[in-house]
Amino acid sequence: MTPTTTSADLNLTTEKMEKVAFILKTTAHPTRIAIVQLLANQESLSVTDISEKLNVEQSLLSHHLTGMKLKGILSSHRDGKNIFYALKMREVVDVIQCLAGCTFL
Amino acid sequence: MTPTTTSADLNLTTEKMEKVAFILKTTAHPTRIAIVQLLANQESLSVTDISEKLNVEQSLLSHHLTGMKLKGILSSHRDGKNIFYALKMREVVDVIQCLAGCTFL
DNA sequence: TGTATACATGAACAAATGATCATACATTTG
DNA sequence: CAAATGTATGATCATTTGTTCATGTATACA
Repeated sequence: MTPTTTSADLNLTTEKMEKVAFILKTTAHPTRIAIVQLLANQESLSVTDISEKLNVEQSLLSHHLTGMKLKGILSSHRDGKNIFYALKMREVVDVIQCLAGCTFL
Repeated sequence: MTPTTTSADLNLTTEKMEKVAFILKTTAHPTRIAIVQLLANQESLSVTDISEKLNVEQSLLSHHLTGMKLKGILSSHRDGKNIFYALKMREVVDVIQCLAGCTFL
């Protein structure tokens, strides 16, 4: 019998909890949530694209992006002068969706 | 046509993103994730119960608990000498489940 | 009423995070 | 190769978060 993920009864190891916390922490910021949203729909975007769409200054955005990449949430590749970021860990979209669905928020 | 939540195409307002970030931040800590796990299965537990199960010192745990209550994730009621905490925002369970399901974590 | 038990609270401090600024690096184009 | 464009990086500072310790408060019980 495979351990089906029905509803409750979640039993995580300490290590797993730390990893989950790590990802949550990396996602827990309005700008970073906005980044995930953009990349949930756009496949890949350059830093300038994102900077313009979100109205966030280049340097600050870069810090967010490189951090998210480092932590495994995003990936990136260069094309000419531009660097394009894409969503690597698509699960974070569901996480955000889930909370965004809360009526009381 | 109601705005069905199919898969992608999430469009959150700035305010909503801030609220989501707020909840994520409040959840993003190993001890707090462990608390949510316990209360996902137990309906309600006293501070001492939780303290013993998680092996976290009383004062520190209290800070976590009151914070989570303040932010709407938990609720509490007194029964005699004990104060029992319960999960109020059950959505956070799904959020944790979702990430915990990632094979690469 | 005094004492023990169960929790909360506030001060204090270290560590992590977020933002800004200046500057460095890479690529294209003239 | 020089200048322009696009992005990264490192220093610095303010703010937030996590932890500890000491102490306060509420309830029960002798």
